[in-house]
Amino acid sequence: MAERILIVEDEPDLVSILEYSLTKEGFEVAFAHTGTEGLRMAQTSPPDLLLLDVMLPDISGIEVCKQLRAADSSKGLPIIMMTARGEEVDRVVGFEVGADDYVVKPLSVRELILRVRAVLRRRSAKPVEPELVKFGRLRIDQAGHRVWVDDNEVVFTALEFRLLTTLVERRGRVQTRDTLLHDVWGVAPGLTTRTVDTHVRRLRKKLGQAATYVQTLRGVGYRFNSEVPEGSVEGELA
Amino acid sequence: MAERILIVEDEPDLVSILEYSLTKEGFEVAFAHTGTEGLRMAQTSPPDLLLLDVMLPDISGIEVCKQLRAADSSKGLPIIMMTARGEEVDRVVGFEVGADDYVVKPLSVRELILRVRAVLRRRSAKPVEPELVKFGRLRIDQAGHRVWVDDNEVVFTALEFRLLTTLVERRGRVQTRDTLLHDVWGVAPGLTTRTVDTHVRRLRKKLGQAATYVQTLRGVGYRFNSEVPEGSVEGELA
DNA sequence: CAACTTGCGACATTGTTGTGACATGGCTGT
DNA sequence: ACAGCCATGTCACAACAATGTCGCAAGTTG
Repeated sequence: MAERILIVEDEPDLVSILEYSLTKEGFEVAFAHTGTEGLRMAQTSPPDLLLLDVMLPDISGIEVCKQLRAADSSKGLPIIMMTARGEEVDRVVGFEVGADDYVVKPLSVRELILRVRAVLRRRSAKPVEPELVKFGRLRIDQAGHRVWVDDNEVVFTALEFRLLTTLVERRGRVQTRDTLLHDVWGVAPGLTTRTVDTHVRRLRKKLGQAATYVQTLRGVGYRFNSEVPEGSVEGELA
Repeated sequence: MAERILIVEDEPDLVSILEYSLTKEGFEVAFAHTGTEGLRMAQTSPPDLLLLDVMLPDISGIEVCKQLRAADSSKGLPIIMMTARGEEVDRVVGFEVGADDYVVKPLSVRELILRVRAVLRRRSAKPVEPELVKFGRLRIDQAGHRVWVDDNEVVFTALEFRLLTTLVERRGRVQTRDTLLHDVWGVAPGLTTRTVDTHVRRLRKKLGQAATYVQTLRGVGYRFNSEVPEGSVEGELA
């Protein structure tokens, strides 16, 4: 499965160069043209890697990076920053900002790709899973295997928990029944049972108020949607 | 005041690179070339941080790390492991081995320094596990190998005590049977015996009233939960 | 040798999970 | 607009798997 890269860059020329190069290398790319948009996309549909320009029309890439590092759910996201000058590099990759790597503009595509690969490789070996994930009224403790909805603990069975975390990890992306059957149940796809539906139902039932996060896409599959418009706003970012 | 780093590495080239780089960054460095030597030096003259190669001529870095973690005096020592492959990383930074971080060889000096700084910063803020732990009606004296429930001393066998402290140290986090088998019994996981269950049972029996702290998570493992509500039973949903 | 510890098999018990039957509701082509 | 179809929701239950429980025998210690 192709790795997903989110590019946050406002300069159209550079955007098309990046799109072309990275797509050619087999990556799947998405774009944001402002810092705010990038921030939102990175949270709601986390990519495998974020390519982030420092200079953006609204909030700076540095700020974007800091905010992502501050939130539990995006703490482990691999980030490569693009900067025009070599000066700020220390800050950027240092702990103040916390990018994984950087490239200097004007950039060499070949080098960029090498660095992308390197960062992905490094990260893939590392437990990326944050211990604690929060979404609005939902709170998940991976290590402790616990879930809260509006601060009330809800007990899930092992399977339910796996299904939930799988959906949450891939939030914003639709998961087909086959995908879920494979990744959660570990069985070959192609079955036509009510297994997935039944368990989604159990999830929803236990989730109570938070059930709206789990959406059905008729004819496609299920999706965990963290930007439910339900009046209340995301508690994540200030 | 310069922070002291002990480097355990047998490859001379790498040693000189590390010496050069870390010294330049203002650290004070010491070296050991074998696992045994490193172990001894770490115990007799504890550095602020240990940089430990996995592959060593005598005992493996993993073993060194485990032994340091097992001893009370070196339990809190910050350790960064250097490994040639990304594979073992999970074990290395996981509870089994317990390194604070790792770097993959061939290593980027820049990255290494960042990680060293990060680990040092993280550790400096963190107090070490106290010898005496108390939870509600439970009191454990690590050093004295004694346990009290409601002020009545309960005698545990060596194995039981080890199981209990392992669970307590990792309180709040689920421990799978395999994890426990490995960390408490030191055997390879994958067995299907009633060993763990039996001993959990013995624990619970001896714990009496405090048995509620040890929770079973069906399909996952066991968890020591320190936030059990006293009188009331686990009230799932109000 | 006696007391104790420990691992494991056998069986009991309990919670979890898959499944088929049926209900419901949205989509499509006419 | 309508009928029919197909995807999904819902439910109850039996099979199954995980865990609790117990006792015994082998190993250990002093």
